Order: sequence, then structure tokens, then C-alpha cells
Amino acid sequence: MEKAEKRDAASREDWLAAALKVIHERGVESVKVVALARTLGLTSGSFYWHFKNIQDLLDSVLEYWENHLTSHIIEDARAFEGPPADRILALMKQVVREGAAVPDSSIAVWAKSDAAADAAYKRTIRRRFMFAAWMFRELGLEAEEAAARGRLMVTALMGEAANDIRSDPEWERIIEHQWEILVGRQ
Amino acid sequence: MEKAEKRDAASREDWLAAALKVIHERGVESVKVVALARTLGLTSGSFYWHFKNIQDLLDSVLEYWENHLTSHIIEDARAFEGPPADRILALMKQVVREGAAVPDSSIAVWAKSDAAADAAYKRTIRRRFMFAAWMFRELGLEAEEAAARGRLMVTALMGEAANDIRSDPEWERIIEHQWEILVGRQ
DNA sequence: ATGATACCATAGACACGTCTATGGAAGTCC
DNA sequence: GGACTTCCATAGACGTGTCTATGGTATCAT
Repeated sequence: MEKAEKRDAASREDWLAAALKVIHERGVESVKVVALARTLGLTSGSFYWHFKNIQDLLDSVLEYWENHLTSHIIEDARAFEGPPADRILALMKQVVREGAAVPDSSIAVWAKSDAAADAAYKRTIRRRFMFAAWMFRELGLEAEEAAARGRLMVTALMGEAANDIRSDPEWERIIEHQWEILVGRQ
Repeated sequence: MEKAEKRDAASREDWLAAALKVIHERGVESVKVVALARTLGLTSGSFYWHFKNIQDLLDSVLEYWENHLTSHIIEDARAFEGPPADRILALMKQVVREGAAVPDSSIAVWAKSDAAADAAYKRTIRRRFMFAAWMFRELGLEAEEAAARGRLMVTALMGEAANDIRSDPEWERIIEHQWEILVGRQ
């Protein structure tokens, strides 16, 4: 029983990871069960054992995205040992390095036509804004200024992700310069 | 002949506008000729008179997007009469107000699986970066600093668009605060 | 009025995708 | 070793979407 659940969860997650990959590469509408099955070396019969239907898969993917691509970065930054300003730079680099904001564009598009996706997206953005504001308050800034800078950082990183900054060999210097402006000599 | 070409172009543009709307609301993969025809009160027979096939439509939509949603904003900003700092704020507000960066997410996703879309997207981003850098140089900043700030502005606006800042009643104050940070007392 | 052109409707062949029904293999439990 | 559970394959019904073939109508020039 234990073993069985373990194997089930693993296989289920394979489908989720494959679906998320398709979503961020080609959009939600490109998630097709036969195509997913082919990439996993399975058939659609397996899919319908793990999921009720496609909507069921998509709902699960949302949860998967929320937990795997935002939460752990916040946790890492919270556990960061060092000056507040360095924490901000470390987070910015981690976001770019891991491509954490890469699927955002796809989820944003998805959110426009799906209520559950919209809720998950808004919830995630809010978390990012709140956490970013906290990081800037730690710098000694007052609440409103910290919120503005935090928001600017988050939205800029999302824009950079959409712009595929990772493929730019100089991305580290670019990020560092933006960090200087954000943390900046006020 | 003249008249006929005019009518042709108008109807063609109807299809393009409808397609772009679908793209930014549900993604490229959701562009279906029968669905488009229904919203236009036509049938697929009409579609295949104007376009060779779906790919032909999508290629044309790219061109349409590039010209209608980036170019005219740059032109407006270039023609702006007033201090350089005010020009920047005016552009930022216009981008948000017109939702000029709204379809960006959809195009970004599209670009990942289509070479032509990728080229158009990269070209557009580059144009935005270059123009933004120019605006900041007009402030009296040296080249590298201006480029960094301009890029930060552009990516942040793209992130805000993905985040649907327009629906926030306080968006004008948020933008103004970000503008202050960007133009900032350095 | 006759022909040419632009524009659109209709019908259907064809491909692709979803989901159900059914059964089979492998491990688990008693 | 028989019953049960988990996981997947196969086959096919069914729906949806693409694209072609064909013809109809309105407009315009001659």
C-alpha cells in the first residue's frame, strides 16, 4: 500500500512535469494527452488512470507550479545569512539562474481564460510582492518605499524572464546593475 | 480596382484584429478559423480567400502587432514636448493605459515555438530597450547607466502588464512611484 | 449586358484529439 | 495460490478543426 502510493505519486508527477514543460513552451492549449504520453513513453490509457480528464491535469499543474517555482525561492531567501542588500541580489540571481519566472508568461495567458489559473496566478504575484517588500524594509526603508521598490524588482524580473535574459551571456552584470539601482543610494 | 483593394484590406484587417485578440486572451493555439469566422459573422470559406492557411494568418498578425502596439508609442514619446523626465512618465502611463504591453506574454510564449514570432519579439524588445535608453540619456545620464535604467523600466512595464496592473485603481500612483525610483535622485 | 473580379456560403474529405471500455501484466496481501 | 490493487496497452466511438471544391452574389469596367 505504501509502496503503491509512492509509485503512483511518482508517475503522476511525471505527467505534471511534462505538462508544465509543454505549457511554458507552447501554451496551455498545446497540452494534449497523446503527445504527453509519447514523451513519457506511455499511452493515453495510463493518463486516464491518473487523471479524470485534461482539466483535472491542469488543475493539478497549477498547484505544482505554485509550490515548486515560487515557494522554495522565498524559503531560500528567508534563510539567507548576510546583509539584507546581498539577500536581494542573491534572490535576483537565483530567479534568473533557475528560470523560476520563465513559465510566468504562459500562466498569465492561461489565467485570462481560466478562473483557477487566475486565482493561483494572482495569489503567487501577491506573495512575491509581499516578500519583496519585506526584503526592502530590511534595508531600512519605510513601508511604502519598500513596497514600491520590491514591486519594481518583481515585475522587472518577470519581464526579464519573458525576454529570456538567461540566454544573454552578460545577464549577471545586467542584474547587478539593476540591483544597484533598486537598492540604490537614495 | 482601387476600391476593391481597399475593401480587401479592410476585411483582411478584421481577421487580423480578431486573431490578435484571441492570441492575447487564450494563446496562439486557440486561433481557430471557424471560431474567428463566428465572431466576424462569416464562415471559413471567407478565411481561405484572404489567407493561404493558418500559418499565413499568424505571420501577418506578427507584422500587425509589431506596427500597431510598439511603433506608435515610440512615435508619441519622440514627439513629446517637455522635460525628458516628464516624457518618461508620459510614456509609462500611456503603455499602461493603452495596454500596449498586454499581448506581450502571449507573443513571448508563441516565440518559443515559432521562429518568425521569436524574431519579431526580439526585434521589438530591442527597439524598446534602445528607445528607453535614449530617453534616460536625455536626462543627462551616461550611456551605461541610461541603458540599465531604461531596461529596468521596459521589463518592469512588461511585468506589470502581465500582472494586469490596469485593473488596479491605484495604478497611476504605483507607476508614478516607480518613475521616481527610475528617474531618481542619484 | 457581358465579362471580370472580389467576396462569401455550403458541403464534405480528412486529420487530429478526447475519452471510454476492456483486458493484461506485475506486485501485494492473506 | 487466489483475490485484490496498481499501472498501462489497445481499440474504437465521437467530436472538433483544417482545408478544398464549388458555386452564388454584388460591383465595376467596357
